Amino acid sequence: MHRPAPPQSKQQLLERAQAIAGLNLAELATRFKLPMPQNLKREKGWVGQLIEFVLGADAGSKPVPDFIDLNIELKTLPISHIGEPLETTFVCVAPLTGITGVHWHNSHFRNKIRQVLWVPILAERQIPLAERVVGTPFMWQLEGEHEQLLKQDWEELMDLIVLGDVTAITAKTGQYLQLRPKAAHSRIMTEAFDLHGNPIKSQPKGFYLKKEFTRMLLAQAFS
DNA sequence: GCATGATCATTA
DNA sequence: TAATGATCATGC
Repeated sequence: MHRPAPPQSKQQLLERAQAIAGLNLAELATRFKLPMPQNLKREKGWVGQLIEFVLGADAGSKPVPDFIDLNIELKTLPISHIGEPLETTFVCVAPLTGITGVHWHNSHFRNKIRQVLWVPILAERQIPLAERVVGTPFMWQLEGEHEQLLKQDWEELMDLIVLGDVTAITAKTGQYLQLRPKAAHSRIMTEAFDLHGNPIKSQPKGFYLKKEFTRMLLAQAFS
């Protein structure tokens, strides 16, 4: 089946997502004639790409939100049967150089998740991939208290990068946002600076929303 | 290597 | 057993 056209409005996107809620992944893959792996050990991003296809996302691998014209990012969120997030949520790679002039308001991070369509997936590891179920989607905007919480962590982490202490950053830094390795494997290195401003090599890092944050979003969306 | 999509699996 | 650090696929 050919790729559905991009939705023309936020409302239409939400309706499309609501229309697939309750289906399991085998039904969805069959309906769109897409091959489905046995598990996610290799194709870890398969579920996200399946939902992108079904809803008509058009950004490909461009560094912009999935639905280009609507400026809406799609995130699948694995949850347990009681609605608790099972994994952190990757947002984007963290810049380790060229940070001069980068502030919260013009950051790649903020731009990426200004507006997100969250699609929970009932995805406990014991449930075979085929039987995992699409949950009730909800639209979310980065604003108010949510924005303040992330801004705080983002600025703390960026300060550490700027000060040259990127080697001191672990996943424990930050309350709702954390920095973790993001690469094909641990031998991949990228440019960074040390405490003295000398160039060094560092593992690429990515910003991840901690479960505490997405747990809060779920709680508020379904309260 | 970097950007997209994330989850796996070892460790604490 | 949760969380951190590591890893997998794909396109360019």
